[in-house]
Amino acid sequence: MSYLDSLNPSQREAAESTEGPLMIIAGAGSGKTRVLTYRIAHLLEKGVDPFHVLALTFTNKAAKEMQHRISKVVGNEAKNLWMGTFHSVFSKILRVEASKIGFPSNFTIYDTDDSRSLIKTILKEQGLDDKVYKPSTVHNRISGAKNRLISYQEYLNNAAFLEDDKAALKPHMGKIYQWYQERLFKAGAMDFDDLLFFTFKLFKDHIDVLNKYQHRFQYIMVDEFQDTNIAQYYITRKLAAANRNICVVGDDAQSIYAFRGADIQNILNFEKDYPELKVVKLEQNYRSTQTIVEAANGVIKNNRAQLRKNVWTQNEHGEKIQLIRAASDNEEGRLIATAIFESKMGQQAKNKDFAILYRTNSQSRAFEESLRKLNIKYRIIGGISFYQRKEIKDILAYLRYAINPNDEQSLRRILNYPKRGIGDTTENKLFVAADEQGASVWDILCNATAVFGPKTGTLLESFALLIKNFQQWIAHQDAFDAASEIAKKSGLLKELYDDKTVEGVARYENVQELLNGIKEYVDDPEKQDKSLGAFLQEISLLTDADDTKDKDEDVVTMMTIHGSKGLEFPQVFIVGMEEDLFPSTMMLNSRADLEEERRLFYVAITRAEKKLTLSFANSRYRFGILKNCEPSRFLSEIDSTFIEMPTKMMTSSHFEDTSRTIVRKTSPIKPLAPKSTSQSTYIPPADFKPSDTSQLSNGMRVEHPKFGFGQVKKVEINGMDRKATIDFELVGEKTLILSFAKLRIHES
DNA sequence: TTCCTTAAGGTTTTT
DNA sequence: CCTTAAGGAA
Repeated sequence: MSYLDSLNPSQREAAESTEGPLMIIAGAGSGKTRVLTYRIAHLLEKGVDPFHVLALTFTNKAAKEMQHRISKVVGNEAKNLWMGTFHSVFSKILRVEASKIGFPSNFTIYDTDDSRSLIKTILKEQGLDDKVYKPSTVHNRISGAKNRLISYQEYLNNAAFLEDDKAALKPHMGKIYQWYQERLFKAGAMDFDDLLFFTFKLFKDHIDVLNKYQHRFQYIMVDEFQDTNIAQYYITRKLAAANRNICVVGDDAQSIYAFRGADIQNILNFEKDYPELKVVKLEQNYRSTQTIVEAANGVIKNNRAQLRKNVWTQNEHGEKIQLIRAASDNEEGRLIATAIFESKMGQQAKNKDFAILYRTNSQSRAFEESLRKLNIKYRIIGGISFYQRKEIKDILAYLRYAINPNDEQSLRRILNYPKRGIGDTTENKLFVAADEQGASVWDILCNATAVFGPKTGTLLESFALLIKNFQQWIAHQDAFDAASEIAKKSGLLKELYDDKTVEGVARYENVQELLNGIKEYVDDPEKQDKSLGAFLQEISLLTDADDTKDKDEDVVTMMTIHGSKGLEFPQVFIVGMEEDLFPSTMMLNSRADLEEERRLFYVAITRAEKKLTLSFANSRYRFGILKNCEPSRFLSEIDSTFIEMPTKMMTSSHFEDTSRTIVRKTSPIKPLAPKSTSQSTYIPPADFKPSDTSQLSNGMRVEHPKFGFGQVKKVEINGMDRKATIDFELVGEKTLILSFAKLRIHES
């Protein structure tokens, strides 16, 4: 067992503790994947049947990667391990057991777009205002409920929820949840959250099914445990209940998906649920330089909620962190591209050594342009994924609908595309007729002349006939043959081919690429089931991060920080380090949100191996208009000893805007308000230092670096946070959360 | 029913 | 800035 010798003592302990509950707290870059890999390999060498091992990962790619690494150690046996994301593993189980919960086994999986548009149609039908019930908000609310395993029945019976909704002026929220759910059921469809919700329900209501899978999965491993939600945790807990061989791996400092329902509470509950729990901490970082590790530690220290952990490294100090200040977002792009160019020249670095990480996808544009100008190849991960493109969704809608003719969302997409003279009026009439007669829309379609008369009726029936043909092909041909035939006969291919604009050609090529993808799938000897249904199943849960093709290509990688989780690069650029962008405006409402944002920064920093560069711009286009920006508060959380000053003009505060330095006075005399840029109207003196605000009380005179002088009106305690209402001379009354408002007290 | 013009609104992160 | 929804004319 030579491979175990390559582990350090705590890694080795984690890998060898195979029986009973185990929690591995794995700091960034501490060799987590390695430990998991060896742990599974070790299990198999001990004689555990791979069929009895389940490993749940965050992305399909992570699963594939781990499987690959395990097979290097133990060989072919690794193929029989169950590895995948929660969603993909559970959807497989649900396909098999669908009839138990009343779903067809070929149920369709609705992605976020499908869910939103279903909500939209429901709102329209019910005459509810989609400005009040914004589909995205409604969807989030429903999703939040499902992630906490709350059914619509329970929702409607819960006074607190109903009160909340009433207070938010959305009293019908619970009803919409019900309608939405009923509609999904009728369409034979599940959304992402249902894959978890119904798996839990299946295990809860069918003890025999649960027993079967408990026996099947005798050893369970959960990666990225800090990002699991309640539903995911409860399901795994149920599965592990018989054998109690459950191992979770996570790092609370890297929890960045609370907005999606992830709950750090799971870590605490885990300790309660398994009193015999063994905890192993992996604290030695093998990835980054000391400078990077310590800078990251300094940042995360500002968070209150965290487990005790001491990440350290034996690596060299390495280069200091670079800071780049740009005048505009475009200049930021230029400076970063130039920095990459020069680094390539000077150090013979490769393109693939670099990553540019940003908070929002929309920031990628400036970098794309600049890199292209310098002839540096790049790849963008995320953004609009391939499968979300309109032309791809259109084709898939045909395929999906032929497989499941109850799928209303797909039907609406393709009924009149390409144009076949079936307009909105007819479409609505179709759904109303189905509702009145208690028949399915598909039944009405097949006998449309009876309802619509000969003219429109014939149009509809010929559409139904088209679909019936498709069903024949799907039943008798492999995925590729059926799909190409459908693309042709639906008229879609021609429609796109006839469009000779640049975008039109690109769309046509995208469809070709999809077909190539299907061909590849069919030709893959590993795939057992070559049917179109099997293919659709597989792709409906793919992620951008799962796009594996040419991953070794020598290109600069650009992506959001979220997308970068689990990856590492020799040189990392974290760009757009500005207030309201990172941390995002949306995350400033509570301490918890700000802490999540800070963890996101921590994740970003710890992606870097050798060199880290941070950048911000003084102005940036947002919604087409130029807006001024201030440097992010996170910059000041990095100890200045780790930072390389860009020029010697920068002194006390390393990220100061020099154009404003001119106005600055050393005395705390209130300066004249400069011409208003964004909301910043006050320039703090250079020696501004926040005071301890624990004794803050009414009537005190205080100074804020952004809002200027003011008088305290009210101090209140709100849960974990203390808040103060302050009447500022320049900007009026503001309520600030004291734990992160920087205030200087001037006794008066 | 379709096509064109105009208006409004939207950027957080994703399985 | 860009995309999508809505409203009006052919």
